[in-house]
Amino acid sequence: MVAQTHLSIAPQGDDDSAKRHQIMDGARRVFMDLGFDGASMNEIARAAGVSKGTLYVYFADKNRLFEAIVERESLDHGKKAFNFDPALDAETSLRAFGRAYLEIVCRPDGGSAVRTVMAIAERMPDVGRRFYDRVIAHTMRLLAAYLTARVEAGELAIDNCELAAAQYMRMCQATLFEPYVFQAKPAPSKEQIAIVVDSAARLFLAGYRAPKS
Amino acid sequence: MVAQTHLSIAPQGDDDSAKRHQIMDGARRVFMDLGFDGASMNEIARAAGVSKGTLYVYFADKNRLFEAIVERESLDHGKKAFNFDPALDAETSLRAFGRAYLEIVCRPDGGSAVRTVMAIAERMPDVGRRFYDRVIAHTMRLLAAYLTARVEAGELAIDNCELAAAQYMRMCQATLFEPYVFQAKPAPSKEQIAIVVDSAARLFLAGYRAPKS
Amino acid sequence: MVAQTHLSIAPQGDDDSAKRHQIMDGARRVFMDLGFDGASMNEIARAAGVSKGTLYVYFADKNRLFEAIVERESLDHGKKAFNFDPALDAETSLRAFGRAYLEIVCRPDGGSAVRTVMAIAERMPDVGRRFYDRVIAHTMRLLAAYLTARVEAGELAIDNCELAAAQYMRMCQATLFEPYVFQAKPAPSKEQIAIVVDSAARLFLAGYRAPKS
Amino acid sequence: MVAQTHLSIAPQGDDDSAKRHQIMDGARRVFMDLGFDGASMNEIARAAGVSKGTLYVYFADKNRLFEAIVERESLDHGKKAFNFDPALDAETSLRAFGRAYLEIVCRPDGGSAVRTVMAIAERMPDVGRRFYDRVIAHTMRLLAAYLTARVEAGELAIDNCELAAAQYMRMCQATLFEPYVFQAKPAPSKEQIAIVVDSAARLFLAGYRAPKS
DNA sequence: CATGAATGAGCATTCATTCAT
DNA sequence: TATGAATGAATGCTCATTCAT
Repeated sequence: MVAQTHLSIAPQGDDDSAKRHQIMDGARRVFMDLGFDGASMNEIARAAGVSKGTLYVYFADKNRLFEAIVERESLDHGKKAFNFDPALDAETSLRAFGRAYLEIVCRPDGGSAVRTVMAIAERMPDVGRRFYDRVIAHTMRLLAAYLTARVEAGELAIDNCELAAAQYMRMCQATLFEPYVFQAKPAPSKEQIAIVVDSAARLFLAGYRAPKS
Repeated sequence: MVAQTHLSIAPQGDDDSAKRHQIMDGARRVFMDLGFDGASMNEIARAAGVSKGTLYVYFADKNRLFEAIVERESLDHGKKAFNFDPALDAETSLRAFGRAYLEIVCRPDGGSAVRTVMAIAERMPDVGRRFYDRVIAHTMRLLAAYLTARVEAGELAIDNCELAAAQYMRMCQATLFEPYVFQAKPAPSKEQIAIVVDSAARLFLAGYRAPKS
Repeated sequence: MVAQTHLSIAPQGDDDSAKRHQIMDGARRVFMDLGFDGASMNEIARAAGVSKGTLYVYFADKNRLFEAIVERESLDHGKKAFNFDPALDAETSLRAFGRAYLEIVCRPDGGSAVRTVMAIAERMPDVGRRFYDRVIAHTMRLLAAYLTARVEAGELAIDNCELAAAQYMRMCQATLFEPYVFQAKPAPSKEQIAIVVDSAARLFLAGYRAPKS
Repeated sequence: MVAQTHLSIAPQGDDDSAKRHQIMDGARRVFMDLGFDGASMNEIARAAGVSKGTLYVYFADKNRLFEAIVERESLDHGKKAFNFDPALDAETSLRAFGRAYLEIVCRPDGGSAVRTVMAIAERMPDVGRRFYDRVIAHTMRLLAAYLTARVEAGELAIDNCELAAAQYMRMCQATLFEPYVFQAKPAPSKEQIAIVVDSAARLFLAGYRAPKS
């Protein structure tokens, strides 16, 4: 029923097993919708279209399944290439980055991942830490690297590019992310995002643009 | 702090019953440490130093107990008066506010509340919404009001004070809150807070200070 | 232990205490409506208008309270004097008895008592046995005594008056009591009772009337 | 009665699963002995020789398990074919029916079913009503049909055969069923049953036998 | 004597996990 | 390997009973 693109029958331990992917896809939905505790292995099995027993063939227990999903999620996010075209000026690049970033973070499942991982961080600190590092800090480092390049190019004047990157990323979320994640408002529209990101870029550059020499 | 107008020993239904407080104090710890689902009523009873049955004398069920705690937490936060001394200049005031704000948000239990409520927001949207409104949006409105006053005083030039308030609050948390809440780093020291807040204030004013006339 | 025959304010152990009656009245309602297990001491206390603690001043535990109620109920039933006027003929007397009997047994609470006691009979055999003896067998003996008198008077010809009494009582309930007690039909009207009782009396006398000498 | 078209070993949802039967058999005992409220799922699991969890694989909850048992009990009773041989005279048939009927109703578990269902009838009216209809009324209709045939054959003279059937059935239980169900006397012996049934048949026919033409 | 807050054993129910097939 | 029936510990919650006031 499921297309089996490679020849081997995907035994346990093979991280690329189609079954393994299938399970993770189903489990992801359930975990993100219901949270770690709210998700039952029964529900996950149903969502994944496999039997409960099969879950335990591929994953030692619920924790490990969850960790694997967060891990994959993290890596997927990490692969997300933000396009910092050096040919464009900083303002244009920052706006493009801000829009792309916000759309990820506020897309129907983006908030859920943050919420779900944050919720479990106290009980599973490793999971929290790695998610932070691979998703949030990773993006921050990407932006920081771009800023550093712009500083070196003489376009920007920033002493702490990591901090500046974090400041920009956080400003982009102002008035949008928190109400969304606390269920006080629905996910923001593209227009709302544009307004907030533009304002963030303006404020950012007002402080960090290199003075005309 | 709460006026206690009658002398009687707080029977059931009295929101100021000492037992009720005792339960909420114990339950708060357990909920914040373990999350809503991770906290068992047994554990809560033990932490509160009462029997399981007593829990149900004061709270109809686990949800209601949780809601009561978040409610109280929200109100406590809401009462937090940030001191915007009009005699001081904006930079000093913003720095003082930023420090006070960060210390609340990153104090050992501050992050837990945010985390715990955020985690349950999907299943208990009312709880999430009210927490957002009473804690986060409330503080934002306080700061926005201050900014508006400074704009009217000609010290600042801001077209959207609510957005600016959110931008400032979010910048103050840059590099501090997220690693803390995801358990990637411990709660920041006063020194770390000072550095980040000062940078935020500088960037904020670089963009929003009224041009010298 | 000390005989407390007169004026005092009804301390514990005095079976005629007003409080005791008050409790029994409230408890009766709850027990009969909800059954032994369905009735909670809380509900009983509320229905009786006393505190839960007071219940235990007058009754050692729930079982004893229930037993006391069934006991009183039994005695009340037992006191019910069916009027066997010797001046009337057997048919008239039997019809009058049948109507009176059915109205007791099918009155809104009559069935409940039977049901409630029957339900608990396996777990509290003494209660069941005494209820049977004081209510059902007692009435049967009353009727049997009447029949014996009529036999001796030459009006009836019955060899086993106890059995005959039981036969008559049971026939009077035919098509009425069982649907009522199983909730298949509402309590019967006086008209329905009349029809069934008259039929029972006719059948009874067809078999047991003494042949004209 | 139910067509069993497949051979498989009765998975969940199959009403004829062996496990399902095993559970119902164990649960029946516990319910009948202890009543609905007195029976705990723990006890039922032990009596059925399965784990508590397994109970919930086959039955959604305690109510449904109970209902299933009463339903099965009802159908079993309903299947009981009383043999009304048209070749025999009415007296013989009535005696045979009476004996068979009494032995069902007073067999060690017969009274328990009546008692248990009656006890819950107030809280589960559907269960009570269906039990009445399928067990008591069903038998009554069977007997009534027989009586009608005898009336048409000119052997009996009865104007209301349903009532007559109920009268006969109830008379057969006189002095036997009530003491038994109230735990005042043990289940009657065959001899005791014979005496009471014969008396009932005599009385019944004295009133309802068609006059010799 | 009367109270009602407090208790904790007991309940029905769920669910992560195992294992015979 | 894949299954899903079976498990039993753990959960939220109730309630008969106690006892300090």
